[in-house]
Amino acid sequence: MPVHNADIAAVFDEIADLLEIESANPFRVRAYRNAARALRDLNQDVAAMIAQGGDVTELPGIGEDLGSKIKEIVETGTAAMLEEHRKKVPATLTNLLKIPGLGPKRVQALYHKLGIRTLDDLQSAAQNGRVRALQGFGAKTEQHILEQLKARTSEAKRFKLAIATQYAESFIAYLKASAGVEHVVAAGSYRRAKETIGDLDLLVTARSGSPVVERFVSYPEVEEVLAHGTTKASVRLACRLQVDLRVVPEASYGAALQYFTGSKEHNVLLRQLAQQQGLKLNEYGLFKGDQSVAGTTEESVYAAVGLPWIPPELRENRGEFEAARAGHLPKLVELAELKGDLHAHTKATDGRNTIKEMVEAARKRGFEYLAITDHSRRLAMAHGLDPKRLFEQLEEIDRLNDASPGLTILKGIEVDILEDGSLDLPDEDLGRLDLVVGAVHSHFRLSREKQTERILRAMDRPHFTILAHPSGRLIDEREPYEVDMPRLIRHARDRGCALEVNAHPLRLDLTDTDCQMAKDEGVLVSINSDAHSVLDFENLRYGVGQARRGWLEMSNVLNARSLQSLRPLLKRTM
DNA sequence: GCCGTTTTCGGCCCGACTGTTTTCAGTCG
Repeated sequence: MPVHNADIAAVFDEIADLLEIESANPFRVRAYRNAARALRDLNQDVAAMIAQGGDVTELPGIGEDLGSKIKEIVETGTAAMLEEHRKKVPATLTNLLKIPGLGPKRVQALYHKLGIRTLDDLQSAAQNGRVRALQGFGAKTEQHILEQLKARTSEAKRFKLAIATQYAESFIAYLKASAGVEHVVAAGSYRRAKETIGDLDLLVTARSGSPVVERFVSYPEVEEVLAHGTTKASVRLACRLQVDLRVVPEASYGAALQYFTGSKEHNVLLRQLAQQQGLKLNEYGLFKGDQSVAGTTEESVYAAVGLPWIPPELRENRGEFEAARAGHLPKLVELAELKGDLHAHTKATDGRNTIKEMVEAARKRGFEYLAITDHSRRLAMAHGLDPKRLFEQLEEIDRLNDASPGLTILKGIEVDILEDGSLDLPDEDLGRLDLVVGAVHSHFRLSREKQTERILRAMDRPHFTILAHPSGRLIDEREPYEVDMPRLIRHARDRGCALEVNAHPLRLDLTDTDCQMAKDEGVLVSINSDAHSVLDFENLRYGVGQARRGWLEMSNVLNARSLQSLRPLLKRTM
């Protein structure tokens, strides 16, 4: 059975959990957690790397010891060390760590003093009032544990960015209307444009914290107040989204914004940098002794440690510090730089609007071009186009192009990639189009090898232009299909194809690290709405967010090209 | 357990809130 990076990361995370419960050296624990994260972020299959004689200790945070453990896990699927620790401490205890409010120390006490091993054990002990009797616990803690256990069954999921945006924007508007506040801004993963967010971090600057906090906890949508101090509070909204508030003085705005934007990994490194220069960085500013040396703006904070300002989407400790130091930070692509959209549907298949209506909406956005790419016949459910209906559509596009100067309608199709890697329409029909967007809509569960081969074969077709939603995932609803993404990316490079970042908030594939790899390989990325109605062009902002997280610049984005420079890229000669 | 332009040993980010405490540990972000 192949061992993927995520499998190795899971072993390291479990070791870290068990070590924590055993009160091991916290820095040793961190080493395992850092390694787990590094592996999850890595765009290269470690098992393959080892098979080719690569040296895993060259990866950041992987030394001799962890390197040999990686090899062991690749070969055996587990690590002897994990099995040993599972004997020392019941493995089920790691589930207790997932209860908010329970950390290693408390889990340890629950286990040693009360013999609690599982969530069920914990529930009955709490119900019987045995938890409150423990040193360091009390009635409130016990009650809290019971509530958390109950909440677990209803499961607090992460929020997709587009959903969180709706709640965030109205909450921010509400806070902005309070007296005495200056800045109100959403920081955290929201500002970094992550595809999903666990909670919403709001930062407010004001002279006095208390009135803001009071107004915050009184927001009509608040269902539960989780914490409530003078400068900081947390609430859970009726929609189950947790919102954290911090209030700082205006003079600390930049330092606080930097701090609460994260990521945690980015901030750890930034503070180390500050420390190396004899400075101390916290959410109130950058200090030399008691003297504040920066903090009113984010730029001032970065500048004081000798760095240019780093865009929030890059703050993941995935190379942004090295790039900043070398003066190589990318100039990230912006929404306004998109010149058109290369994936949109109409009433002819499963869209809700006519070509004319779609074109009008695109024109209003200032687009230079719009590709109409309805489904092909295989997708019967969506009334996919057969050659006859496709040709009728092409004639209509010719008429509309003649009649409406200013925006060029490109002739395209979203053609199904069939199970054997052939396309749902013959090459000669596809050859009449300006571009061919290929996508998988069936047989999601092929083996990794077969799925990859299938898509590679499709890319080999002479008119194939863009691979749409390359992983097929629906966030939280459908796992990506098993596919060797690095291989797809290299093949796209060799064949001159582009890959899509599908801007639909549920899709957003390519992922950020996939984008980065495409860029490194010189593969162009198309940020497409996959619009099924005139409203869906709004989603492009999320696609751009994902592309920015993937370090993409204007030059890496196919549809940031003018029509004139786009045309030759759509037609392949191979 | 990792790492090194000050280090091969001795560091490894920092502050707020809660609940339990009589001065602070644990957890969280």
